[in-house]
Amino acid sequence: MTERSAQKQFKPRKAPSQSRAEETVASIVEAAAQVLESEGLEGFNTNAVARRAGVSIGSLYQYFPGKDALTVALIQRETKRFYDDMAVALTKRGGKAALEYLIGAAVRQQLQRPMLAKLLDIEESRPGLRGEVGKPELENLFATVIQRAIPKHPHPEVAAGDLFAITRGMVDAAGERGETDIENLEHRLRAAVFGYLSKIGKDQAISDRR
Amino acid sequence: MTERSAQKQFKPRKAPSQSRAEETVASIVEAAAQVLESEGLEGFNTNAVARRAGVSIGSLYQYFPGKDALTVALIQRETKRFYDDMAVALTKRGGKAALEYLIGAAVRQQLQRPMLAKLLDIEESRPGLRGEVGKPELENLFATVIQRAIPKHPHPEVAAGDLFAITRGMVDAAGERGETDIENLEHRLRAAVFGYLSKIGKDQAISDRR
Amino acid sequence: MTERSAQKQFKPRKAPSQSRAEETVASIVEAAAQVLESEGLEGFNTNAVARRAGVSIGSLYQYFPGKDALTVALIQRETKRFYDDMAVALTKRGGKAALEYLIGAAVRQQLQRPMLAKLLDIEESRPGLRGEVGKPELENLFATVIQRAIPKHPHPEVAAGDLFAITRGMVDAAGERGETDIENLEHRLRAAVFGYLSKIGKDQAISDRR
Amino acid sequence: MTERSAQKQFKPRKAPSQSRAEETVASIVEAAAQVLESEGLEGFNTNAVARRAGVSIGSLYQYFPGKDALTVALIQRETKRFYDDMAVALTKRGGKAALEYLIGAAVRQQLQRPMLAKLLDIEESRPGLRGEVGKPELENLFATVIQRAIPKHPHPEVAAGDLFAITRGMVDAAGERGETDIENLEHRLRAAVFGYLSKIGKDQAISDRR
DNA sequence: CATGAATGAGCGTTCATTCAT
DNA sequence: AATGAATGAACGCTCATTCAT
Repeated sequence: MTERSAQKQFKPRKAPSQSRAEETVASIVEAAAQVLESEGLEGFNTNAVARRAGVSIGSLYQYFPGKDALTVALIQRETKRFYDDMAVALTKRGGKAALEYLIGAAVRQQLQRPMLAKLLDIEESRPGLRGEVGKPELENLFATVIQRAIPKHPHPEVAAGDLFAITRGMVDAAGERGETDIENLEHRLRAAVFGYLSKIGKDQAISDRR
Repeated sequence: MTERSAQKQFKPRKAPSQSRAEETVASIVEAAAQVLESEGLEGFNTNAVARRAGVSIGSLYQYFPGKDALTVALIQRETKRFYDDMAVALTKRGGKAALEYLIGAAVRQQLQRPMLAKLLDIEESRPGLRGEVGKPELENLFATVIQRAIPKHPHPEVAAGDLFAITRGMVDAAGERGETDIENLEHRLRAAVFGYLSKIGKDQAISDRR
Repeated sequence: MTERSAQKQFKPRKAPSQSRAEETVASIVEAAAQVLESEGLEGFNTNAVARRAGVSIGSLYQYFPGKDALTVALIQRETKRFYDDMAVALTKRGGKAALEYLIGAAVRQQLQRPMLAKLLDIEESRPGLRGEVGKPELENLFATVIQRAIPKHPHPEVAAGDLFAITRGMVDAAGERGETDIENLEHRLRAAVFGYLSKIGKDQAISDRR
Repeated sequence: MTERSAQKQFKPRKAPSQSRAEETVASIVEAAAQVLESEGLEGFNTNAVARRAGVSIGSLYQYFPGKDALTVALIQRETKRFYDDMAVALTKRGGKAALEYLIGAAVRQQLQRPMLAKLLDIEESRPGLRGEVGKPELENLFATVIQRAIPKHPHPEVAAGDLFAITRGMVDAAGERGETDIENLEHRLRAAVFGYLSKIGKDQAISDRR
């Protein structure tokens, strides 16, 4: 049986109507982030999260139908930051400036909580969590940014995916190595991103001509 | 040292003296690869590996002192393929040809077993497994390749790390998306690698001149 | 310290805050005693204890961080009885009466649960459990009793240790043989204890005079 | 099911007719002693014994039908030493001299291999091993020694049991404490033994007259 | 006979989840 | 609602024992 029939929900159990409940939910999600950051995947369990949040395990299950729902909520919280960054980026004048802004944002976030981003990347790719997080929308938005930066790019959504992957790869590796020099990492990341775009632009143009 | 001193060993427990044993060891490692590929990290447990290998759980523990040792053995088996590829790459005439060969090799391997590579990347970075796998040596060797490709590059080892990260990022993402078009992926990866190198070369040169 | 630093705790995991929990803890310890008594060391495993206590294995581990902690708890429960007996003994007028009271108490306890005492003696001496039980304090208190009984005894703490050993030896052997005649055993034990003291007193005095 | 129906044998599987086999058996038993002494009950397993003996686990099972049989063999080997000591003791002129000789022998043996004696005592009392070792005969012989020392003693076999228990208790405790002063231990043991006998003799005589 | 690879029942322990209070 | 005691499936691992070579 690879497919469980009684599909667990990933949505929070209730739309918290009272602000108290909202606070509780937020504190649980933040606790999840802290546990993940400080204890790693190994120490990421519901009891630890509840303890860190200062609520009972029962309360945690009042708001989240299961561990995965909590994970999804955390992923979405972190994803939202990218959304926000993206929104800011889209206010920038030039496309290049927008991209540079995003690179800076990614680096800053990563170096703040090095483990968190990486572990969420891992969780994100768990089969069964796939599709529960709004990655596609994010990439679409990112594709828009790219289209502005390189208007004639033939496949902006592919480029968006690649640049995501490149950024994630470099930034996670930096976190793992314990890099702290933001300037330097940002510099290299710019090289990777704009280097990729410059090459892809030309080549793809050529390959399309075929 | 805050780690526990009486660490479990990661080395295989015994050098199998009978040929039957060698087969058993190999079949266990291969079973580990298959379980990881098909069931993911969640289903990667020693009982499942033993079952898939067609041996008893006791046999598994006769050759591996613990689950982590098995993981390390699998990582090393996969790492060896890179070593071999690297060795071939170093026979290539030009540095660029060497790099291109490696890119091709990475893509081919990845698309054969998409999950495996990614999950091993994850495991590799588990605290407690760190340092048990000869990543540094691999990167040093890779730095040599880069030095040949871009002789005047100021920090080949940094570039090696970044290119590793870029490749891993793109190739894992491709696996996750279920990409199967080797040509296309290879093409984009070349763009990323050579794009990065072209930009980094110049910028760093400039920044060094300061 | 050659012992592993990240030692399992032997202290109960949590102070049970609800009265239901207190009962559970007590029932687990009592179940441990029963299992040890009826199944011996061989059958003394956490699952059997949980089953006998009528609780799940999870509950057992909620209160005891490991099997050893449970063993220690049981040892301490039994040790406390000696403490209490000792306290009563110290209220007796004469030292000899105190000693006789203790002998009687030891015999009575032993013949109630013959195996338990013996098996706990064994566990008590397991390296790794050593020092987790307050044996020294017990012997100190006992030394006080002896000092009252034989004021001029030169090494009361040595005598205390010897009398402990003698009592334990005789009483365990009696349990093993299935003796049930309390009177008779008590009689022989008195002979051993007072016989030892009478001889030791004189000899040691002489050897000290040297 | 407390009684296993297919009763394991405790006798060595075959009377070793060739001297090579005899040596193998002896080396296995000695290895068992060494493992028990150095690793404790926890480390006492058949594989460890075979390894220490320098034979294969298969060979061990060729000569001993099971672990318990090995344990019994070791117990009997150690018991034989007492037999021999007893035989020597019986050549002594006076009964008191015989007893003193035995006390000395017990102390010397114990302090040579402190753990061994204690752990064997423990194993000896395992239900299922009971009666497989010739304890009664040993105590009968010992009773003879006592009868010589205290001719008018009313219950020499009871006294024999008690003195065994006393000696074992004191000597094991000494081993546990790491005592090394043979003289001192022997002195206290003599006090215990002769103290017990002096008191028991009189009291029992009186109680018998009733 | 000797070897040692192989077996698998069984143990200690964890942790997601439920539910009586 | 909130609590936290209770549950139990499932995992990592050991070791007595067997059996093909």
